[in-house]
Amino acid sequence: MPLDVFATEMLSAYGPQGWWPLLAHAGSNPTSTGRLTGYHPGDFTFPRSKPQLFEICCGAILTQNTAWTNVERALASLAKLARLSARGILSADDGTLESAIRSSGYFRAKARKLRAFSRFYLGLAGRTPSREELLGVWGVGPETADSIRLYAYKQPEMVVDAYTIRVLVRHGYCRLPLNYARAKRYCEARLPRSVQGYQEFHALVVEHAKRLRAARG
DNA sequence: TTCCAGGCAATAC
DNA sequence: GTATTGCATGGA
Repeated sequence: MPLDVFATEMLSAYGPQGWWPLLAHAGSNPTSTGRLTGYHPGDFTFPRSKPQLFEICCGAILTQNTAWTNVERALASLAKLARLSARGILSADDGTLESAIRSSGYFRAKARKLRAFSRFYLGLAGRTPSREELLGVWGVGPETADSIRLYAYKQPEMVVDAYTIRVLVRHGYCRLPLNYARAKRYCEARLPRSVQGYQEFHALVVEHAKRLRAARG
């Protein structure tokens, strides 16, 4: 079936995914009990503030090759230390920053990446960065740049990840070897150019791939 | 215990 | 351009 139909079917099967997850924010999950449940299905109004925008950027870096549950802990730890901001990260000493994000893995490299991004972010002075600018930041590759563009800055930028590649190949849309640029072009050429559509598609692909894996064991 | 998770940079061809 | 390796935690 065409890719846009596949997207519609995933939406029917799994429902809206509510990406990008954010730490508990005012008015959300009032009955939440301890676990961080920052998804907001069907609500595309986030981020609603600069701190939330910056949190998404940090999450995009921290989740590189890492399970989101480990990232949640790191973000919550940074927030608790009042370090989940560009100035907070840049003014923290190495030990503080590294121990705060320890749970997200590769913590020394990621601490360096958060600092590099924070410097870049302050230099933007609120402006939306281009994809090329983001790719010029140490520690920001194609997926991280696109995630930041799509979810933090709401630019119509398709995000591809390991799951997307697997799903496109498994369902016969593409053949290996399938690199990032080709997968991105393939999807963008077949889906309506829309921020909400791109956000939902990427999140649904991840959900779909996780279910496939679970079903296979 | 092994395998994997919402990558990226450095290096070597 | 493609292939390989180091980076590191926590859950299944």
